[in-house]
Amino acid sequence: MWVDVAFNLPLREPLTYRVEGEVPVGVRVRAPVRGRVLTGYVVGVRGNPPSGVAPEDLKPVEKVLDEEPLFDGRVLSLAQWVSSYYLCGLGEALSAMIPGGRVQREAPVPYDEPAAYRRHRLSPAQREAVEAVLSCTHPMFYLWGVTGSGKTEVYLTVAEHMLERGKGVLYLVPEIALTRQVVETIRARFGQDVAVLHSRLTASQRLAEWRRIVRGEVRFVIGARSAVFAPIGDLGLIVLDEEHESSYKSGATPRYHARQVAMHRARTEGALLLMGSATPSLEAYHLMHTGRLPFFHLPERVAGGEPPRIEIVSLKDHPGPLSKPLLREIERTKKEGKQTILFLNRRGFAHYVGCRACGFEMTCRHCSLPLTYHRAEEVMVCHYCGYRTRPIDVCPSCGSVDVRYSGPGTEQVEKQLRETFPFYRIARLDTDTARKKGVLERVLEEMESGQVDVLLGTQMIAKGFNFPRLGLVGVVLADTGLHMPDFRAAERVFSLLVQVAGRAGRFMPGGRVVIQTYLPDHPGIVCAREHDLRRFYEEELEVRKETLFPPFSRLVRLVFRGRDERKVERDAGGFASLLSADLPEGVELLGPAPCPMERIAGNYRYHLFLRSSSLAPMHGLLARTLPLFRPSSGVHLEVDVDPVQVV
DNA sequence: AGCACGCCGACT
DNA sequence: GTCGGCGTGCTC
Ligand SMILES: [Zn+2]
Ligand SMILES: [Zn+2]
Repeated sequence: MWVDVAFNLPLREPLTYRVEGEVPVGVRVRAPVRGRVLTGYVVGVRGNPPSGVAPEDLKPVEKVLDEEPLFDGRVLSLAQWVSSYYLCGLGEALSAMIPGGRVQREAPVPYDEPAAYRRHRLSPAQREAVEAVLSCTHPMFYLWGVTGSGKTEVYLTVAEHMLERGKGVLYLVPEIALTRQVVETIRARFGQDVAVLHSRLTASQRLAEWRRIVRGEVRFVIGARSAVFAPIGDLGLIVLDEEHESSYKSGATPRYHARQVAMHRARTEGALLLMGSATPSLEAYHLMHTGRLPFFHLPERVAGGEPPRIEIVSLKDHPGPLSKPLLREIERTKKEGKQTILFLNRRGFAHYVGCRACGFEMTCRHCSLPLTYHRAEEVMVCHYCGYRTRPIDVCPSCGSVDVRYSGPGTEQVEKQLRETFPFYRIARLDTDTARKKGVLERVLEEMESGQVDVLLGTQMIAKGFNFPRLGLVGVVLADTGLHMPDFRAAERVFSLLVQVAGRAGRFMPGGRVVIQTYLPDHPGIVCAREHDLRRFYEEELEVRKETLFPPFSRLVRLVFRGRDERKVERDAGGFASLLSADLPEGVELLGPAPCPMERIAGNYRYHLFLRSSSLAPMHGLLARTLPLFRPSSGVHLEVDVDPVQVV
């Protein structure tokens, strides 16, 4: 017989091979492609050789790797949908979906929150929510509720109902939230018939979990982004917790978004997609408020508690890194016998090193980005490519000694803290300090038992506020990212602040939140202080409407990158003219232009955008033009449908 | 993606 | 005269 095999290559069509005996669709095989032997997926079997290729040209499969198929027709048609929606090869789609098809990057280790989850009786609001979800006839439903409003209990109760009806359940959480605690909670409630698809498992462990799902041994799957492809049969429910999280978007081809894939699965497999967040994405909010997404608002915390008082401190009036008002709050908190958490999403000492006399800036030699000064190691580091070089105290351009180190990072804030409060116990958690195994756990333990007065950290500590003596949360700089030409920057800042305030309110009743910023009038910051979500969403929607960005349009981003800037620019321009020659009605072509981060790790980057009110004409255009275009040697083209990252 | 083929510039 | 760059085609 003959088999059609899809490889992890940007090929349009599968290749056909000869094979001895019966081989089913869904197994992996090793087969020769142009001299080298690659692993591919059998996506079709045939009794006769295909027409168009001479039968004697068909090579034999070298080895059949699986006895049992890894996927069925349903998974295959999902792969076909991914390949046409995200414009990649079928084999590339399958490789992203099935464990072992890709070398996955080690994910950051999330830590467990100490407090165990206990099963509660449903509050009246939760009961109402469950009923609304279960009576929903639409394929999607949104649960909008602050941290601590009991969304998890609603998800799990709905899941229970689905399992009782014999339906499969897929439970998606952001990678960072996939803690042992969460998994144990689920296992405690649903028994051992739960599969976990973790990116920190080894490839073979993940494949073993995948096989258990294929065989129908488990009916409940929990996992992060890529678990959205889990081959659960008779799917009844997909939970997408923290819907707004950008980690649901893949950073490699195919650049799929778990929310988009989940929507497609819900529609085609007759399941319900239940999303939830305290801060819905603007896309979700827009759908809800135009009647296209039924939702339920969980209005308050199950355990009661007031939202925390939020104070905004302008760094223009009160110089930092830690302003006088914030330092006073830290001191007061300590005097009350309580603890402080400080956030700053920048590690290192200074993020900008430059000359005051001539304006020279110390940038990476491989990237168009400033280098960060790391004081402990006495070195300048590029956070994008890892390039390291020696710090300067004399300007290499003009010889002046007036060299300025600005843009404080966690190292510098730690220094200021220790100088201001020499007797406080201060701990810092960022990738630099937590690199050593066990440090993270130890520091969090010390924090919990009250041996730390001030905990300073990056994103790493954003999820955990569950410390009994916590009295103050400080955001050292709220405006990170707001200077970038990124239409989602405001949304991200707002979302982060509301999430921080929400967790502070949940775990720190009567506590205080201080937000430092250079932009005290920024709507994202003002609305977060006022707890006025509606106003932020409405104002931001107005901005998106005027500028015609999502949710008022759909985007496709095309990024060209390579070492030779002239070739990159030429290819971007060449493809742009190919597109504009065939541009359908209602599709706009923006660019080409250098990306805001125009050089990373030695690669120059240019991008162009297609914009339209719907994806269909852009899909059509790209399906026609991409096969006609081939980047020059040394230039790579990446297609990003519904981009999240635009710099 | 990666690898072979083949065509033109510059270097022993 | 050849070496090697890269644009082009193709992979069962
Ligand atoms: Zn760099
Ligand atoms: Zn200078």
